[in-house]
Amino acid sequence: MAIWSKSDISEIMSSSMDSPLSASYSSPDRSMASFNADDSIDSENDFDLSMCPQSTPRRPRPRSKGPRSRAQTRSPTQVVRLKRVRRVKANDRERNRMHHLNHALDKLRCVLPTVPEDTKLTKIETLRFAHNYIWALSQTLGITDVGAPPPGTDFEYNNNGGVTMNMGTVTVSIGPNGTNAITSTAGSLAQVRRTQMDTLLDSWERDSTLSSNSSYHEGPRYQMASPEQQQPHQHVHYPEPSPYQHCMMQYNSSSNNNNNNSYCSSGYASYS
DNA sequence: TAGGCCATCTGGTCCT
DNA sequence: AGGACCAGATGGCCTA
Repeated sequence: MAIWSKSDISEIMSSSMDSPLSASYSSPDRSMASFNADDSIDSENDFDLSMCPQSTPRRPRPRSKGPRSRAQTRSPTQVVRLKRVRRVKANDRERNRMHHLNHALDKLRCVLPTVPEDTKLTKIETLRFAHNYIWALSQTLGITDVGAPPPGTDFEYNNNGGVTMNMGTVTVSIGPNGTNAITSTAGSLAQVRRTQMDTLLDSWERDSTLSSNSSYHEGPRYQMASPEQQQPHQHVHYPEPSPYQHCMMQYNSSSNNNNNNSYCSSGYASYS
């Protein structure tokens, strides 16, 4: 399985934002300011959410009226104290709930083909990329009718049964035997993402040292084109072990060594 | 310094 | 009553 850099993934996602794959969150009556940025994307996205199973909206429930006997027997001080205790407990539960959600997101990151260290997909990137990745894999396997390719995507089956998608400046090839690759018109991409690429190069240098005798190593694993060197495509192939294996090794190791829910990706503190 | 991302707190709603 | 879920608000951190 290939290791895809965050910049490649960002490119893929940005070039497929208006695809049916980038199913965006939508709620019937929401007015969330924090999602405005995504709303602009959604407005360009005609993906039909009715195609997806959704939970039925909660309907208002008639409130029972009348005094509650126990509350009446408490003094105002006791009520305030009780409310405070409940709030603290609720905060604790909410914190825990979000930790579990983040833990699940981290496990999802683990199975996505990206660099496990130094780069970390954001939450929204993780969800969007997972969606697109599943779509691509499904196409590769031909196990399900996942609909048309993303608009603007040049999609075709390879001779070997894999799938190649041209999305913007990035071509994603997913082979049936695990030989994935990203081909990028790396000039603009590399320039925009130079900082991240430099970081990745450092990590690859370390990996090369550690796995220099790997049979999967096929020459230079990364080439970044200068503007004057820019070629139509810069091929990027990555060796095994896959990030999934790498991540799961970390995950299993931490799970065995500790009796807590350690995150398998770096960046945030673990919790118990 | 602005903007993005995140964790956390909070109050409301629904469910058991 | 209490827990789960949700979304808004807020402040911290990081990066361009």
